[in-house]
Formats: sequence, structure tokens, C-alpha cells
Amino acid sequence: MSINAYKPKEIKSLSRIFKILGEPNRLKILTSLGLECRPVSAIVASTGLTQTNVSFHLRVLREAGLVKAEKNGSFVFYCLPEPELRVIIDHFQYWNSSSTSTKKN
Amino acid sequence: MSINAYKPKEIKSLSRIFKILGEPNRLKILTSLGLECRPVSAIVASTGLTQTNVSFHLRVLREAGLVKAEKNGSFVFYCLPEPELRVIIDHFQYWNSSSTSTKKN
DNA sequence: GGTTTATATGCGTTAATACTCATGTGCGTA
DNA sequence: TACGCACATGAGTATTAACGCATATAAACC
Repeated sequence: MSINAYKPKEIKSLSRIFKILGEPNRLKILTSLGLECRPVSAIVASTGLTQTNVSFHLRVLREAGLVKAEKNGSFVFYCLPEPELRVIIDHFQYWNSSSTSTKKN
Repeated sequence: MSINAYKPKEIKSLSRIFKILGEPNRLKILTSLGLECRPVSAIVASTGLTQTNVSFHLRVLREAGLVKAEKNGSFVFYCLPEPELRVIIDHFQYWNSSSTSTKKN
């Protein structure tokens, strides 16, 4: 395994994504989504957050390209652009759940 | 691919890790480490951050179990506890670098 | 055209946190 | 014991960002 240093741009870009995922409600919203797009009201219902708050976070996710928005009449449907992100997050979660039990000092 | 919802505890625990990695200097410090432990002064030198700042971030990383500290005389050596975390971060970065070119609005 | 529904946004407040400066602690060495 | 080096930490400050409220926009329906 090679440990090669990250370039400043990579650090900046990658940390921006981690910061976005680091907000619990945002992660909740994102992980509640699949590839099938759902209207905001459904996200509000399933997360229990206020509409304002969901809209606020969806904007952040959208502007980062982490979710995709599709207008349909007066509805706006949100979903993951591609499954990859969710797969990686799942990997992270798997690592997290197994490493916490092996935690050292 | 199955999209199963995350439990509140998983969201909390996972977002905490993402938040930690979401700080650019912290990510910089973490990705500058390998499995071979290095003293704080070396981290300070390679990152260009102040000693106080590095210590501040190392504490956060250490308390989260993301880095391991080994005392040796008046030195404290820091390194990754296991290579897994770095591998996952690398996956993330790979996804990030390839998805930005394919970015949809 | 007016009303309801779905979502977005501007503003003000509050809480979290990254940072610096100064100082503390602990180990090694003269 | 006294001094120097490596690192940690407490206090204070400033920036950021999440949240709620009120309101705006925009589409659907009467």
C-alpha cells in the first residue's frame, strides 16, 4: 500500500465533501434517498425535519452535486445522481461499525 | 443494490467522523500520516501549520480513534491505527476526482 | 383572477469551532 | 537542580453555519 500525499486542491475539494456529509441532518437526508427521485414533502415526512430546514440542506447537497433535482409541475424530486456515493458511504459505515469495537485507547 | 435506511445512532456516529474529516487542516494532517509513526514536529514541518494548531487537531483525531499516539521520551509519535481508513478516504477521493468531471447541475 | 399547495430564500439569532497567544507539563540533559 | 526541548492546554476571539420565522415564487385548480 502506498501512502502518497494529497495535493492542496484535493484536500480542499475532499474536505468540502466531508464537511457536507458531517452535518447529521444532511447525512440523514442523503441516506434516505435512492436512485428513485422523491419530492421534498416525502423527505420532510421521512426525516421529521421542517420544510425550511430540508430545503436549506437540499440546496447545499444540490450545489455540491451530491443530489439531483428534477422539477415536475409544482413538485421537485430529489435523488442520488448515481449509486456510487451511497456505496462509498456504506463502506465508510461498515468500517466505522467494525472499527469502533476494535477501538484502541 | 439495496438502499436501507440508517439508524439514528449510525447517522450520529458516521456524521461525527465526516465532520472531523471535513476540516481541511485535519484531513491534511491525517493524510500526511502512514502506518509508521511520526513525531508532532515532523507533522508540523510537513503541513506548515503551527504547533499549537497541529496539537489541537491531533487531539480531535486521537479522541475519535482516527490516529494513534505513542509516547517515546519527550516525543509523541502519531500514526494511523490501521490502513483501512486511508484506503476508504482514497476511494472517496477517487470517486470525487472522477465525479467532478461528470458533474451534473 | 384568486386561492391553495409545493418549495425556495432573506434575515436575524444562536451555537459550534478553528485559531492564536500565552502558559503549563513532562522528559532529557548538563 | 536548573535549563531546554517537545508537546499539550486554557482563555479569548472571530468566523462559520444551522435553524426558525416570515415571506417570496411558481404551479395547479377553482
